[in-house]
Amino acid sequence: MLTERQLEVVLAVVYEYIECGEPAGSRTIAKKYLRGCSPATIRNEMSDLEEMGYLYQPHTSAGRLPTPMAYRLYVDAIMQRRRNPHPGVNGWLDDIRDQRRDMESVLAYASQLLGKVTSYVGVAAIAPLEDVAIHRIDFLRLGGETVLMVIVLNGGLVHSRTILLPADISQDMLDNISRSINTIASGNPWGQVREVIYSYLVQELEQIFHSCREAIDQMDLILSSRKYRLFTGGARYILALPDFQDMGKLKAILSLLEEEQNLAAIVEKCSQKEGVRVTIGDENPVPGISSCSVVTVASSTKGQRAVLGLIGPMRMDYERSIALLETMLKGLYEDF
Amino acid sequence: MLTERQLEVVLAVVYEYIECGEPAGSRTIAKKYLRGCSPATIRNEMSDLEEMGYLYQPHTSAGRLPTPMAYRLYVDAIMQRRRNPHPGVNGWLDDIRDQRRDMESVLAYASQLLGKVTSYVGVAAIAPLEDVAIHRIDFLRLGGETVLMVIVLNGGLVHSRTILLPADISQDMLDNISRSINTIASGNPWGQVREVIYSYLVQELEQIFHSCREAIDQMDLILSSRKYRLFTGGARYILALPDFQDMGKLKAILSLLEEEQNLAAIVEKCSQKEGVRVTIGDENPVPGISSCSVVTVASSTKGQRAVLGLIGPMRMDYERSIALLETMLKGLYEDF
DNA sequence: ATTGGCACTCGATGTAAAAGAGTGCTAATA
DNA sequence: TATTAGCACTCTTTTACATCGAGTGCCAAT
Repeated sequence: MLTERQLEVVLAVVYEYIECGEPAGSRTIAKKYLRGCSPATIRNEMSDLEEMGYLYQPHTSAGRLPTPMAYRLYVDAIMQRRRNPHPGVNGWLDDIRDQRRDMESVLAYASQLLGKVTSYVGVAAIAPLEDVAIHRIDFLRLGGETVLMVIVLNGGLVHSRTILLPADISQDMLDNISRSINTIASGNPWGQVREVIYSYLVQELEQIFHSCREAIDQMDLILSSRKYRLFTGGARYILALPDFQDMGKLKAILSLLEEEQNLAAIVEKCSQKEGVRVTIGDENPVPGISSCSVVTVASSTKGQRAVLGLIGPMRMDYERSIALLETMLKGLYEDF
Repeated sequence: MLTERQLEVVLAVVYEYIECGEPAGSRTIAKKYLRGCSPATIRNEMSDLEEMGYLYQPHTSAGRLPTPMAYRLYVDAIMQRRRNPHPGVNGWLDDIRDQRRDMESVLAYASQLLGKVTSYVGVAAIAPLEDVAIHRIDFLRLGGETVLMVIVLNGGLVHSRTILLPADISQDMLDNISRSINTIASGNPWGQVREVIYSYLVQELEQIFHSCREAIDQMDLILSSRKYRLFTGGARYILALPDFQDMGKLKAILSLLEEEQNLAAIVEKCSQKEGVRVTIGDENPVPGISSCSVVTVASSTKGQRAVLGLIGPMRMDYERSIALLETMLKGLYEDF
């Protein structure tokens, strides 16, 4: 399809644009990347490549910009090469280790770090695997009918949620219930103990069965939905990028970050297979970021699935981003 | 100090600017607020008020803008008046009730809601009171030397953090330890049981005392520091405000939101006394938001201190913001 | 097939004029 | 003495127009 030289020109334009942020002219490409050719030759190639959909001009008298197709070509080329680990990551991991916080803080910090060092938006996410074992379930009366249910999973994820239970169930009774439930559940995945717990509750607490129904529902919600816990960081840094000077784009990306469900959709999709995944522009169905790219890396182990990602402009530095994410995820897994 | 009419003019300029967002001219003020006077009279008053530091002109041929002094006058006037509850809040509270999530989700949602309905940035925060009782403490081996410590407080706040404990302490031993600790701690504030737990650990686990030291330190950190858990929401909406078209300002405010410590400083300060607090521009020592105002409302009960707030431009709608926050905090407290 | 040359296009930059909003000042007025 | 009408003045904003320059497209020569 593409001749050798055409490929070279496309990749050169992508590379040049990623580096400088300005449309690449024929003269520049000839001088910096294809020394053997004259600008005129490059112009002819470019003209053909434009017709083929790899390049376009923002206006008649400007250089060429890569289309999403060109970025795709470029990224595929990178993905085939061997990649070096990103330098500096080890130092940052030491920082994280030193603080030794809970998992959530670690991920929040990691996402901030990702954002800071790349100037893109950092994303971190974690969810329990379907068969993760329960460590314990605990109930705490908050007052009136509300009771806080705290579920600790074996991987270290902690979920809490309020449920309604009749006000006449005392904290002592709650403690008894949780003791019985833990005897059944502790160390086992939810799928295996769900029915046993259910029938225990029906039998022990038949008079208030209706209320327990809700408790079970909430457990199902937490333990079966496998929803990701999401963290983003470094949104402030993208303000400095020329690609986000436009308020419309900014608004779109900030909206994405604040609306969990869209972000969750991105993470969800990438976690379906291990390793790196790059989505360019419209390849990502989530609305509002059609001019952005998303690089993610996913991995599952120890009862949980983790995802790290970067959301940046389409002309983001894919090579560096991919290396950074791979090195970082690997490092985090060595600790946790 | 100020004559009756001067006060009227100042308040009119503030009101007009808050409503329209443009410098207020003498003609406008005369026509809309002081029908009895001619523009020329207003001009004279304005000139005096400028000298006194209440108004200023962005340039010679423009109308007058309020200085922070003028805003202060305006806010003080509002605070003396009786305020009506903000309409619509009840519906939103029903939404929150319906979802019946954990406290964190409620606050996250509340902050988003605050941001959405005002177009400013919503803030929500909660921290345990010093003497809040412990509900239980639990330990979970994550692998290697890392152990997750989960602390549930009586108000419903859940803290988790990883600590290092020798790899040869099994999960069973951890369960025993936590059982003993809970016997001592459950239902009591940390201050009362700290020494008992400490000596228990020294005595029971003398051979690995050094490691327990760290566990105690981390408990101290969580239970004594009384750090706020912070939530912000609605940052995307401020992009539409004319006051935040400037990238510098935007960056400052986004930085504030992502850097917990500065935000914590704001919340900390306002929580020192109950009720509404308004800080205008430089009155807030936190760097970067000298052109913003912060309205907060604080309240303590049931073992925890809660704060709701709004961060907006200096010309924010103080009256509405205050009413909204007061109504919302009151509503949240009825539920939790 | 490649290249040098050249006219052409179109955004970016700069300057000048005109428009518009609001003031400050002066003199008249109640 | 406080207020007001009138008017010149100031400064921003908008519009128009000329200029500049980067880069292309195309043609003819190699």
